[in-house]
Amino acid sequence: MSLIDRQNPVPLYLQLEELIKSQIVSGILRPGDPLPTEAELQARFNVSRTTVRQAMANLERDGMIYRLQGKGTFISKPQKSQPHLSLLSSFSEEIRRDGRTPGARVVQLAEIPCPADISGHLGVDEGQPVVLYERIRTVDEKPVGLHTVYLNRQVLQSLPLNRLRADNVSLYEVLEQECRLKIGFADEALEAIAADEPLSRTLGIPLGFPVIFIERTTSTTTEVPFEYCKIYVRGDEFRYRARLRRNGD
Amino acid sequence: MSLIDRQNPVPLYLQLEELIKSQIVSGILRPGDPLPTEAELQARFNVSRTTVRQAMANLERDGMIYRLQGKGTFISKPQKSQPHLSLLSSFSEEIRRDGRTPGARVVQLAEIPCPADISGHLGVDEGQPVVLYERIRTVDEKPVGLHTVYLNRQVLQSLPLNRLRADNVSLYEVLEQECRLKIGFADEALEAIAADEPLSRTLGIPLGFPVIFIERTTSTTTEVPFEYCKIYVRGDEFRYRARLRRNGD
DNA sequence: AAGTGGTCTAGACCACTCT
DNA sequence: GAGTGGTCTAGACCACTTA
Repeated sequence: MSLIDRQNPVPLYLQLEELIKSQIVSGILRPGDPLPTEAELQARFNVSRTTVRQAMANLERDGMIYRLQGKGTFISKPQKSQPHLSLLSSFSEEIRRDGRTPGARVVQLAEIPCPADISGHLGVDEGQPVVLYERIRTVDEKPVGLHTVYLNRQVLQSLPLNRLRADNVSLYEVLEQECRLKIGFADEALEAIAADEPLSRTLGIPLGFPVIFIERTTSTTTEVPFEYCKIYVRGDEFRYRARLRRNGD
Repeated sequence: MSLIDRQNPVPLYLQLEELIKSQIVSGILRPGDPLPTEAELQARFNVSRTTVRQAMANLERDGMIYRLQGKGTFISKPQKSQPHLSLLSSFSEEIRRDGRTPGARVVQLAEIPCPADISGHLGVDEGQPVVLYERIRTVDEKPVGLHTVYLNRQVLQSLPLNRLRADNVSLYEVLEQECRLKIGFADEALEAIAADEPLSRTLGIPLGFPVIFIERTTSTTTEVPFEYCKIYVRGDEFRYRARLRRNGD
């Protein structure tokens, strides 16, 4: 039986969360099964009810469990698609989930003066330095999308540009691990458009072919925008999945 | 100064939440402003710290505030688009937010035997009764989309079909208020496709025109699917907005 | 009546930020 | 060192479900 380690600097409620998550993933706990009651968890791990409930609240928020007053706590069904949302996953993570091989070919990487139409999105004055990072995204070697990223150079002074020059690098991994950036949230707007001439050439599709266009602005937990991004993807090569939740406490 | 009412059956933490939300909406508290400290809120409303923190946790989860250890709690910037996600709003709520007028014209409303390709989505055996509800959605009187909804009749036995027959009815309002249904979450998959012949005729767009296609399965809090829905919308008349959050406790 | 989760209290100590 | 939010405890009472 796994236990909780009080010497471990990881908070007790998080240890409990991870323990239960691992039991769900490994199949020890199956969808629909009742979780031990809060009283049992308290006794078993020798923690307070508050700690148990904090872990439960997080698991519920993440859609791993649901709770019914008077009845108990139960394991949720796994989501068919991991939520694209509330997870803020990157393109690569997305494609891998489908069992395909993502890739990226760097087209441009340069420090440029901030263009007028980008300035507002990043909160950077026109002409101030930003990083332009353009990549063709591939799935199983076939080009399917075009990503144009603008990075706020003021926020990302420590960003090692050379690390991005190689193909198949995950931008978010570099930002979180090497720049210690705390990614908070992203605002996205998505629409369907018809491919124009340059896009049809880049992606090898006919003129007028349906393409998904996503605009994204990503910010830190302190609400400082650091990335503005335009994404074009072949309509037939991309499904945008989401799990929406009804608000309520 | 607004206070908290202990006679009110609404939980204290929820009253506190609503109070702060209303101050944000009304502009008394502005983005970037610090909230009173937890100790101050405790004293001012004469509640325990747990209660204050539960309210804060919910406000943070909803993106209204952010907290920085050692510094304080601050008001977030309002989201340009209310989150389509994590809110699970309906088409009507969506369009109204853009300041336009949503509408719906009922094309079909009938109880039918469950078709084979719907059975799996709703967890209803083939041939068992489901409600088919098809509507043309309009914005400022112009047709922009086609919604085809299948409702699980077993779960919604109390559903008054006649209430749906009128144009411009909000399905979710009827379900929540009249059937007392507890809506939990929806799984959506979205893609861009080219309009085929019947669709181009219904929506008055050229053949091959980019169209957004959304498949949605909606479930109760207890994970019982009650709605499966196919949505086609003109690509140029619909922007899908989302705020994605990075996971973390 | 017994058992479940939901709300709430009064207190404690810790980690982090600022001065 | 003083002040902030983060973690944790041990208790209490309530609302709801089930038997």
